[in-house]
Amino acid sequence: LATTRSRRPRIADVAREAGVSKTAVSFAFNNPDRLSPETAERIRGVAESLGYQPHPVARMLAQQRTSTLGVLTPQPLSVVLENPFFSLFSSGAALAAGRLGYSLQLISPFHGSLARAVARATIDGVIVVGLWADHPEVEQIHQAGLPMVLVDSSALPHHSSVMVDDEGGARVAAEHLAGLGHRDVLVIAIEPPQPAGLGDTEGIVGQRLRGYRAGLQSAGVVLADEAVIASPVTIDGGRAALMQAWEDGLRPTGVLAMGDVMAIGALQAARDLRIEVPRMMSIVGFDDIEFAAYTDPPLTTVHQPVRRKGELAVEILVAEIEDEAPDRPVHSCLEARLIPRASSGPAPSNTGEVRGVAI
Amino acid sequence: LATTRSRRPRIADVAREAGVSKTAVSFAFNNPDRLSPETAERIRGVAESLGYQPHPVARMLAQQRTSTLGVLTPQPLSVVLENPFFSLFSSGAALAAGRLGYSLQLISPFHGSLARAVARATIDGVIVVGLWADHPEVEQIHQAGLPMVLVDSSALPHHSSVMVDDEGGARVAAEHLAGLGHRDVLVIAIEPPQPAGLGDTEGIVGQRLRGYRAGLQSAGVVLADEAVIASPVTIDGGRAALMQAWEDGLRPTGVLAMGDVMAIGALQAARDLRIEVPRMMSIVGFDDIEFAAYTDPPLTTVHQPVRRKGELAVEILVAEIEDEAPDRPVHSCLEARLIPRASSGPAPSNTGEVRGVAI
DNA sequence: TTGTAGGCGTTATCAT
DNA sequence: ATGATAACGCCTACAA
Repeated sequence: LATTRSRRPRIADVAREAGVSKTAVSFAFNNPDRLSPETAERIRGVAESLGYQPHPVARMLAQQRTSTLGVLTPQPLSVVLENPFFSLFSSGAALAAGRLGYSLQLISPFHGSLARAVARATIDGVIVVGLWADHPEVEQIHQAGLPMVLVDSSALPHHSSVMVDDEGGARVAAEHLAGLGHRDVLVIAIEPPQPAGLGDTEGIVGQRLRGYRAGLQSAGVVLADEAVIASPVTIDGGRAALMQAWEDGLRPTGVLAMGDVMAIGALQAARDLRIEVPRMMSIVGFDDIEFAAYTDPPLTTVHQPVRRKGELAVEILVAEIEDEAPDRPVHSCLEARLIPRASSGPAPSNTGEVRGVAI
Repeated sequence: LATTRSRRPRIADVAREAGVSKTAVSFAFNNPDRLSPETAERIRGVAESLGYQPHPVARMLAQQRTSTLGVLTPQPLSVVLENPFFSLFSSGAALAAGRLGYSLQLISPFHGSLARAVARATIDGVIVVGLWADHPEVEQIHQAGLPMVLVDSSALPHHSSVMVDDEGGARVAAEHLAGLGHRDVLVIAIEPPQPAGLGDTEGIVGQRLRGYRAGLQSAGVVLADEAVIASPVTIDGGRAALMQAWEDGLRPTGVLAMGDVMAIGALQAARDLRIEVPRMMSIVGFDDIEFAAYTDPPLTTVHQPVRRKGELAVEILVAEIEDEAPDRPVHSCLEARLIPRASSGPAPSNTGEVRGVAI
């Protein structure tokens, strides 16, 4: 017994059934004021009884807008979704988007191409996050006539952008360690997705590195090149980085990680190496993700308003979409600040240090 | 000096410029075999020089498909995106979707309505996750003719579903505690989003509760109703739950939390209450999110293949979309297993217990 | 207040 | 191998 699978009702079906024109049906949904109340009500009743819903694609085509915003990342969604930073950012973006009547579409490279992925997407504008230096494809996107906002990148100055004072935040973190007497400091940097951006001075890595250097320098400490290790933004990456440094003979008393997940990995490595934190080693993260407050010990880190970044990016983008006049780009920069918790403390004095029983 | 903002080139522009018909241009992109190689190449050249890209919305309308899958959650995106469980699930879904040539659209209630949100979305099918009991709106969605797969809910048996053996996993967790001698056990359950589903026997809460009960009962332990506390799926929720129980005079030696984030909150509450884990209290989570291995102490929990769930849901959905024959629904159930870590241990013996100095 | 007709940009059918 | 033409389903001046 096969169920009769009738095709989706169209606007014409409703019009016929209700004895009105297609226009009237359209008005009943989009412009009820232009119909007599009872007519509008009757039409909606017929529509409901037929199970009619305006076809969203046809609607987009006719209105020339999708009411959807794209969030573009250069890494695969399967990677990016497990990054708490990105989740938090998207959460903020979703909040603002919903408030403004837009939905969100997460976009990642399609068959390796950002441009192709964007071309397939039905969006009115795009937020680019986590971009490294000036990805050549991004220009291409803009030439497709899509409004665009950059997050954490000022590489393309003629586009609006939302930044955080990464350099200032990093400097405060470094000053914190230096002020506690640390002289041997290891930096766990973020590894670029595509092997570029080492001399990158615009991206967040370059900025944070500058901040770290400046903060340490203020106490006369110079950061050696071999004390900077790049790591993927994962717990295991952070752990491997500290492990590797230790095996290489480095003996830092302070660790500056460019992300909390890597700092958590470093915490784990310290535990494995039987290095007590913060007594023997201080570890400072970046971002202040939710879990940072619940590690052992709770993580000292640099807070940045990630959620707010998401909201702001959406607000700017929507303004550019809806404003007839394409104003000059907006560049906004939010503050970062140190959150001192328990993973950082005074540097161990290498004079009077007593180490367990062995001495 | 206003830049001339020329409108997006259309297929007709390319056709005119190349001196061919629109059909030929379309073939050059979608069906190159039906054109002479040189013609195809020439057309593509003209298209590129004009900056032409097929309009995705028009394309969807003509092809009657969007190559996009929806992931529907009853909670706002801003909430759901901060849930590591959901991130992990989506990550798996994104992986499978990309592999099969689909993109993903995250969908949450629009102005409070799931049905409205789905009606706005340009998708070929939908995965419903985190549903409580049988949400009335879901039936409505299906009546719109959209293929649908349910995750963690068997409430609608005529739709395909992906489940995990929640009852079995919960039972093993409870047996684990009971086997360690725990007799006073607190359960931190998941609070339903809409205040329903208390007697819900199909949802994951009902199933896990059944499993907990069965596992305890096997050791002769009965779970009292007041030892079950509902909590939102957040760290703070879990902490508040244990705090509240303590203030109410409950003195459990074992805690079974229905999610790792709540277990992490409980861990935090225990620390605040100066309860040593696992010496004085054992805590067992559920899900096995990434951070569970990095808490202090590392969390004993029930692992479920969340990522695999996402992949499987997509695979089933795509099969239903692309199969002409609407087969009978597929119900698949994955295994859950206990991961013993350091947050659980023998119950404190209330006879020989020595408590710090105070005794 | 309601209806008519044209347009949105593409793909698909069918003829040549 | 290529081209004319009709869907696809809706919105919206403009006319009545």
